[in-house]
Amino acid sequence: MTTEEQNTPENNILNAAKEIFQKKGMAAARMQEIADEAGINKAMLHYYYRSKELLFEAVFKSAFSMLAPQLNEIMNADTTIFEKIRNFSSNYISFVLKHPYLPNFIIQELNRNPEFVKNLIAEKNFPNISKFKQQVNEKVAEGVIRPITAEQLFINIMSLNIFPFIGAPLLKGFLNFDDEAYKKLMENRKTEVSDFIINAIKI
Amino acid sequence: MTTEEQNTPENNILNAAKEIFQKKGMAAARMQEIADEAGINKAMLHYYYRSKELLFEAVFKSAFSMLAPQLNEIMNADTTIFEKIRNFSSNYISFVLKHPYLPNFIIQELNRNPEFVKNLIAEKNFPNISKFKQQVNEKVAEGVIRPITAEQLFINIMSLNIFPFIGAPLLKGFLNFDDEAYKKLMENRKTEVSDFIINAIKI
DNA sequence: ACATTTGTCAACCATATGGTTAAACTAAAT
DNA sequence: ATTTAGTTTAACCATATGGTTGACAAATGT
Repeated sequence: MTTEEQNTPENNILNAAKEIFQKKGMAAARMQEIADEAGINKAMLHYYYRSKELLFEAVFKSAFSMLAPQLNEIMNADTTIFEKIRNFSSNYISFVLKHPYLPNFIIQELNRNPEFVKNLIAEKNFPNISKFKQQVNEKVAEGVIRPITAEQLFINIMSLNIFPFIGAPLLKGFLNFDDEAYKKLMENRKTEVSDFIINAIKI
Repeated sequence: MTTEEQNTPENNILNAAKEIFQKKGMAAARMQEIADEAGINKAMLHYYYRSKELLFEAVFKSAFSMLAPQLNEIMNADTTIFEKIRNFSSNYISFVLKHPYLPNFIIQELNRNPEFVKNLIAEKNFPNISKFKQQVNEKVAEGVIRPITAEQLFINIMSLNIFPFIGAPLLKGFLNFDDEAYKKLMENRKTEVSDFIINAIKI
């Protein structure tokens, strides 16, 4: 494997903390529970990551860095907007089906602590959408796609891909779907979402 | 006013609890803080609502019942699908601009406790989308709109309207928008969203 | 072989927190 | 005026929780 997933105590703790923090959120997570999950003494958590706050930050940044680069890569790739929309929808949905707690975790904690986003922006690899913006504006000017601002289109792409996971419990209720049926629906969305978006903008 | 917003201690407590619970979530909210917000002694909370859990449930149901009937009304109205999409987008966005913590609160707590949705389904006024489903199927059969399942369309409508609020901190970061600019963007979405959806499905 | 650093743990600590209690206050009912 | 029921409060309680400590073991260096 290229990314070294080493078996250090730090990593062991981080994985356990991810599990618990992502399921329960910062406030409801318990240090003891994380220690149990990692199979170590509670004091070890403080030995390796001083405080709950710092452990949380490590988890959050690690989680964010799993998602952000994907977005960045796709948005800055040398492909048409249509391909970008198709790639992102397909990749993102595949990825989140494997990590179902991730988007909700990030969104949730960012709402709890909105200033934290400034922290993330400073990091390298923070998604930059300027190329995407330029492309959208060009295509609108050329009359290839309907008039829409790049920002609105971007929000639409994100919404259609992310919300179905975050709002899953609610949507399952509204649609009266069980987990199995809902998962199939998500599989279909890998292509349905991009078709929908492209139909909306293509002239 | 038609809806009696009485000044009873119960209501006073409920409003204070809404404020705190919606901002911080169940786990991070403190009973003392709610008491302070309501300007009363902490024991009063337990006098009127036995426990934190029960107070939380009262807040949650009250919050949910502010949103659900709107959806229900619009979806079951005697209007075309296009009108439903326009009405919902416009009404929902207007409403949430006034109650910015609501959607995140509901989504968040439903994720924390997915079985709770069963509780809600039992309540009267739980949104029923059968009429909407039937309409979509008809229009697809008539060739008025592109082939799409009612479920996927429903998810898309919900996603495009709700996510921009829940994901606001993240989206503000990506777009590099301040609160003011973002709010204007949301105002524009009252019509942009429905145009987008209708373009996507209309043949 | 010895000393030093690093890692691990059980026990402990201070504080925060949800919840209780018993007494006091209020206002209507008798 | 006295009783009664409902309301409000300060003080208190038990427990949970993040964090610390001091002893001890395992590496690591010399």
